[in-house]
Amino acid sequence: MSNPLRAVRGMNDLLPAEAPLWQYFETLLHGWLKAYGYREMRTPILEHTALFKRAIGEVTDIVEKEMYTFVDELNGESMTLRPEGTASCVRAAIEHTLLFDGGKRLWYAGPMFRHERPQKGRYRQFHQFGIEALGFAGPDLDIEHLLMTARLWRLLGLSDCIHLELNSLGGAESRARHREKLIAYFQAHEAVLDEDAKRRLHSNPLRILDSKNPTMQAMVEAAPRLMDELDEAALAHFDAVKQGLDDAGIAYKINPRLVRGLDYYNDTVFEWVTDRLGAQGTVCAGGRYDGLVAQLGGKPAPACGFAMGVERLLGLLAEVGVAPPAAAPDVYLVNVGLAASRFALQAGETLRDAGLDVVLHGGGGGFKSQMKKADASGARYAVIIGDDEASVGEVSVKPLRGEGEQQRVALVAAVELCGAGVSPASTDLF
RNA sequence: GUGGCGGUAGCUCAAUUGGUAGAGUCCCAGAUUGUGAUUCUGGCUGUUGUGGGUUCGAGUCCCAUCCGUCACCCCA
Repeated sequence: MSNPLRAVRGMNDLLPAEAPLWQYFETLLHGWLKAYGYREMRTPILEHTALFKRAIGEVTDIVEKEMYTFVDELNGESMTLRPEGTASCVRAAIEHTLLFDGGKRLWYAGPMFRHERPQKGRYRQFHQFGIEALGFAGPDLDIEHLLMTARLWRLLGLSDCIHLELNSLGGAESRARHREKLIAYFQAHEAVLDEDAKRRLHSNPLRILDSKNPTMQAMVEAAPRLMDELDEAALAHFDAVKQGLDDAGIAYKINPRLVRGLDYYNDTVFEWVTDRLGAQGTVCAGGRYDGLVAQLGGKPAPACGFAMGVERLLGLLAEVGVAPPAAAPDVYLVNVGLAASRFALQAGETLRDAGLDVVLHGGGGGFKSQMKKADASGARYAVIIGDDEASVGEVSVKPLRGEGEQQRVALVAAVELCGAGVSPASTDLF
């Protein structure tokens, strides 16, 4: 690997061997979204830097040190490769006045970019899939999102290795009140604080609650709780969400220390977490962000949504042993000789007209080597054409899997022999 | 951004105290010159991640750098 022309660090090529798993996932996803009435939104990968600063928050790690930001030298504008999808989605909804006639259920998927140190389940270009329900106020959409994600885990066979953590952040006033109490509390226990905690004391005191440092555990446990600051409306909203989960029989754990990293959340926040992926165990996360639309210049509209890390989710699928079979053609077209090669091109088209998946052998070679390729391709049949067959418009059909003798027949008859009309196995992955 | 471990053939891995770089697999060809998992025979592939240094001599020791990996931080 001395070639200097390599992929950028933390950005991966998706090779043919892995593509079937992605395709399986995407196909399943589309059906699932349709079942809930969500519609796709595609936005540019590049946005004005100001969008993310405004939406995510100036003092977050993402904005401070993880964004791919550069100046477009042609016009001097500051551009940023999107680090997440919500900001763009909301921006587009406002820009195209999508909310003028009520709430909208939207979804998006695609690559996101964050300049972090690569690690399992964390890459500099990674893929997120997410949904945003814009313009819906009540707790019913929060619940819908939790029900639909729970269904997705069921569809994927992952229910046993993912669990739900839930919290409520309340409104801006209660968060501000809690923040003051928290800072005062931590200052009173400054002797116990580690370096990280001291650094975060004023920038992001909520994060201190998340510390994994064992020497701080007791002190953190006794810290003022956000839950105690929630006002009546926030409590009612939270109760309704919990009630919805109970009604649906979905288990959850209240995690008072669950804090989302982006500034725009309020009330409901949640994470679906697995312990099978090492340190990056959050597979799906989201919550409510009632202030964001107005914050980005739209007419105020409540909203909630979530995003999932596709690499993490697929990593989990691989971990539990889900592996779609590699796609195999119905027919491998062996052809030896000049006349045979010409006839084979036509024969391939005829077979495909009948709905068969056909791989044409290319690049010449003898019967033996071509038969080896036919076997390796996984095809059910080898359709063999030598100059003998080509001269009379016939082909030899040889079953490669299971029983059956090789038969030499007219091309039209080969269509039947190769099982056209029977639903081809290769169109459904499972 | 910080720290631990690692980098030898396309892939999985060997190589005593520094002494000429190997095996399996894969691929290619042949074993009745028109026929596939098997078996047998033969063959191909490497600037040992990169660049310096020590040495008569470095895959092996030292430094730097890149990449990977795990964790921290953070997050999907």
